[in-house]
Amino acid sequence: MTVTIKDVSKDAAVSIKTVSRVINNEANVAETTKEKVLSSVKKLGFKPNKSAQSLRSKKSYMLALLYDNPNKSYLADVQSGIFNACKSTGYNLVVQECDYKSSELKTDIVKFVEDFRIDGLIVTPPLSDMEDFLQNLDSHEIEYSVIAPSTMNPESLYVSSNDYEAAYSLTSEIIKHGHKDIGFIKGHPKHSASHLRFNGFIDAIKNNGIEINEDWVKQGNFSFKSGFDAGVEIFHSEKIPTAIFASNDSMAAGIMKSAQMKGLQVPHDLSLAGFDDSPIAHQIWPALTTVKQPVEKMAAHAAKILIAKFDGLAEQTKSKEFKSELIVRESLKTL
Amino acid sequence: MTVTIKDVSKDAAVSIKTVSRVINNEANVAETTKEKVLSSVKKLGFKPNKSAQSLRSKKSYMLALLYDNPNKSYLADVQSGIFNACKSTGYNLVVQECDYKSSELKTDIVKFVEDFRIDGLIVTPPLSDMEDFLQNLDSHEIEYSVIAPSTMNPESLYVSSNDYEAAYSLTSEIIKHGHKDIGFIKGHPKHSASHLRFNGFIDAIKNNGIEINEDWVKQGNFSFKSGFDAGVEIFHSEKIPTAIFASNDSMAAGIMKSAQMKGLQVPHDLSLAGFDDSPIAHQIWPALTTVKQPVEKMAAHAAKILIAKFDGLAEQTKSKEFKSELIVRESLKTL
DNA sequence: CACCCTATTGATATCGTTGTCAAAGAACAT
DNA sequence: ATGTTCTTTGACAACGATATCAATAGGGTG
Repeated sequence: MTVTIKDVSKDAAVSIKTVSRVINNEANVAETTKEKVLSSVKKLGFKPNKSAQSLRSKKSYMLALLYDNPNKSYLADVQSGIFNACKSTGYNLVVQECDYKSSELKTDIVKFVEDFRIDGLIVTPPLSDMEDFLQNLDSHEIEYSVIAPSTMNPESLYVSSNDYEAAYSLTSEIIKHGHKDIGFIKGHPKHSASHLRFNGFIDAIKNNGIEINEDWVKQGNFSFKSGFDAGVEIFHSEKIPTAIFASNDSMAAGIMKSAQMKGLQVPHDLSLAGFDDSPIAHQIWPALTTVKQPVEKMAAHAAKILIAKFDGLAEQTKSKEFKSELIVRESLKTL
Repeated sequence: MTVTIKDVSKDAAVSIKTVSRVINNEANVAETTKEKVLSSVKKLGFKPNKSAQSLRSKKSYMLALLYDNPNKSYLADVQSGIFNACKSTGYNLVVQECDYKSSELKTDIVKFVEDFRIDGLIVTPPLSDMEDFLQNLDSHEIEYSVIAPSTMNPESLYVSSNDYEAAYSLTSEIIKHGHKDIGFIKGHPKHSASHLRFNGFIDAIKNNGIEINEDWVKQGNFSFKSGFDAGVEIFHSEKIPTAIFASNDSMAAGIMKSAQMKGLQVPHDLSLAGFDDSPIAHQIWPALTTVKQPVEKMAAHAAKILIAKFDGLAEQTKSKEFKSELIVRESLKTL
């Protein structure tokens, strides 16, 4: 038998409503009553029935994670972060895979939210870069929190990371190692992170008085294959760079593969740097110099501020920028 | 305004209960009535309120995925499979990370299921290997479906793969390439898959009249590091094998790193094979020869049979073994 | 002491479904 | 024509919480 509020109210000799007040932390309950109720709750092991709460209060206590990201380790980290933030808040997490290229994406998601009465969404790249998608959520009054948005609207809930600064300092690090001939592989053009990373790179290059060789700057899309292809092209050139900075680790791994196939040893013949510190970064040899974003913490914060907003805790509902960490490993050689 | 059953019943000029019958596909509704109701449902865009259904019928329409697996790509694949199976069934997916070593695991999970009124669990390795954990679920009458169980109880719901046969045929493939000096890295001793893979290896070796060199058989735990460590040990030996079969790709990648650090070229000096076809298998160079399990399909089936059981579809509630596929890539050299 | 104000509490309606059970009508056998 | 069974339908209660609003008690004020 499951324990209901009614059982608790009998045990504590108060009304049902008073029990409800206590478990919802409402104001204006006498301290003694509160204690009485709480001890009964504990004694009977009472847990509010989510369906009933949800039905009456029109809240589902469910957050949904929206994703369309081929990077499985990123997804797992995001999920894990949200999971931890949800713990002991009464909210839980539903995951929703989607296709960012689908023409029905907007209506599908609105339908999904309405069908399941989802309280709020957590939006990850590349969906977080789609302004019209987010605007559509706004116009349907759907609450959401964005991870890595392209524009940081102070009204909205988001978490971001300092991609520009991180790319700038990683580039500076490469330069400090004595490199002047540096290639760059851009990320997916639809991700705002791609541009931030590229801009950080360019500015560091310029501020150090170094010339860019356009032949060494290739467009990728964050996939291993795009890195590989970019590598093949670069190594076809007459002169090859001494170092390449790829906008993420998968592409750096692709570069490494194409280098090895060409007989080039990393870091002896070519230095390499990636971004993200995904598992692959230390599962290849030599391990990649890269930038680690606190993905789990970012995701946790995204969930936390969303929940705080639902609970009316304005002071905790603060968007935030997280700092990345430079991780120097063997793939970078000092010239 | 959301549309309720009441609105539909008015529109179709029938009772609320009749609408309920139609949307739940109950028997004994006249065909004409049914059509009338369905057209009203469509016209008004009615969607049953999950919370109300759940409250009244004591079902939550939620499945939970239980995992404690460091393999992020495996998790993502499982999740994606379940997700697809849930689509258009009215069920949705909640993910629950847990710690298989925790002493409170059993009670925590029972509590979780009761708190959220979860209808059923999908259990993944290594939890699926914990007999006492599964028995505890049984004794609490919690429904579940197991991916890769250690014992295949015909009463229970599970999906398995032919790990033994796959390891046998991968080993045969290595032998066909001319190798006789073959090492093996075992997986985590608590995973039943580890033993199946090892047994498949051993039997193929024996049936081909080859001797096992115990120095080349190392205990790993599926992690990159354990593969790396095993490699370091093996390459310390006086004589090294010409090929190594690692029980998963991460460990094979670890071996490869240790080989490269020792100056050994794969596959020139050492052939290598993994298992799982995880992303890393083709993100390193040379790409790994490995075995691909249809993880997504398996997970989808696990969800499907669980849902079929809830819906009383006995004929669709069938446990199943899935076949793996051998993928031969560059890491295997013909002697 | 009468008055008002605030803090605390409870009775009852309500959320949107499904479950129970009885009633009405159709079909068939006697 | 009558009784029996089966199909179809609907009225109403119930699930377990929260919302509304009224009732009561205690405290301060003039």
